[in-house]
Amino acid sequence: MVAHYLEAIYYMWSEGEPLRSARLADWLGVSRPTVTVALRRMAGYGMVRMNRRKEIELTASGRRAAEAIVRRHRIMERWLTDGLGLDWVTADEEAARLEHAVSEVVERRLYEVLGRPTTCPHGNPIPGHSKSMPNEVKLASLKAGSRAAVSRVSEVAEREAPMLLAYLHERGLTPGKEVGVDEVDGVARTIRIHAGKRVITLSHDTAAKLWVVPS
Amino acid sequence: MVAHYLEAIYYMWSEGEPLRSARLADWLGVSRPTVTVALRRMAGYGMVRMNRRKEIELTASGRRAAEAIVRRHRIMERWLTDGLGLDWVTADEEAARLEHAVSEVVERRLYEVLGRPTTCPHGNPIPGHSKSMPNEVKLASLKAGSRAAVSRVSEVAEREAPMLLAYLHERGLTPGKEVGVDEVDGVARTIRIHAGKRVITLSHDTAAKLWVVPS
DNA sequence: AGATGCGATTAGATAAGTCTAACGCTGGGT
DNA sequence: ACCCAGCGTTAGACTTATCTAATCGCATCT
Repeated sequence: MVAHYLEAIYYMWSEGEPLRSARLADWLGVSRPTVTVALRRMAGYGMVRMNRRKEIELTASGRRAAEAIVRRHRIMERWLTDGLGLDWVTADEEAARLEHAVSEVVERRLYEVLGRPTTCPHGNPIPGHSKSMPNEVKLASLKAGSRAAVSRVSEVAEREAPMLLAYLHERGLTPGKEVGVDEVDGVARTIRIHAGKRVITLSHDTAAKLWVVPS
Repeated sequence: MVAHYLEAIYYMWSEGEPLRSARLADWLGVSRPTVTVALRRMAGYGMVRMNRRKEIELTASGRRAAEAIVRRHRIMERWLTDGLGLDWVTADEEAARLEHAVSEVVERRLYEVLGRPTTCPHGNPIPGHSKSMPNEVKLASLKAGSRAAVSRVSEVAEREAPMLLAYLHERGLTPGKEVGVDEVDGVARTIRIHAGKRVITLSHDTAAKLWVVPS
């Protein structure tokens, strides 16, 4: 369905990756021909466009539609965690279904009732209500000895490694948490950090999903 | 989709009407052949069965599935009205979409957070949590001079005449309200009642959608 | 330059869910 | 006893969304 494609495109675009149809197929778990026909349909609706390098671009209307879906996803996540007390992983799964059933009316009322949150539980900005911090960098890019505050857990993590969300939550690596980098191992491709008294070793890949603001 | 059919069958069955495929087609707004093939599929899944009179019956598993949907619909309606402050009509429309995106986990948590409500905003019982009052009758069946308390507005009203929900809500004909029957006009097929100081004349059809408990 | 390989597309099939047009059964009223 | 209206089904078609298998195109590595 169009909404799923738009959402995936938005997430991948947010990560700054080059947007090729094969990546989109992987993300959505469908075959490449399926993506080809879907994109053709969506191009007909004027929601996406493809440049000569076959990269996918959202049109203005496509971006607006994608933002509405992501906004609803993140608002629902807030409700599911703050209002109903669900954990991060469950909240994300549930929001993925609910986001397509939420109208503008409900979205707006819920947003108000929740007290106008600016981010989802993992710190990702709610489109139209806030933007990501301009000075945030990937935890993976920090050098040993530096300190930073966790700002958000990339949406990519939720798709590629749902376990990671639970893992980070359990270890207290939530938005706002102060961390310090103890050691960066370029050979094993790991990074050792501490958060409070806890010492945690993450792979480079994992650390690339965590955005932080250096302090 | 199967869920829509199950839900419609459940509502029609709740009204005690004979359940023929043509009625279901009207209710869902699809053609009769469409219903034929859908029922065949659903029979294959073991959710419905048809007796020799071609009447539709839910199997045990079909009824369980239908109740889950209706339960979610009514719990969502409660949230949308009580939690978000939406009006009856909007809440019903929104719940019709949301009910299909709500999982058992969210349903249960929300039910608790709402304080275990027993009915939807119009008084219809939430399957699995309450049953309709055994002594309730249609307002249309009352005689002049009798008194009763509104117990619920039939779900049928929401499909056949969404306006009616707003109409009744505006006039204060909400569950719990005490009414008295002033006059029954068998020729014009109307019934005149009063609720507090308000005098309201309803058609026989409309009064058949309002269930009351005589007092 | 040629080979390799990845990405994208074409071709053809399947399944769900819908439609219209036409046909067939059956019960109830005359 | 008959006949018709309403109900249900058959037949055939369309759309969306998916698949596999095969082919095309292009950049890069050797």
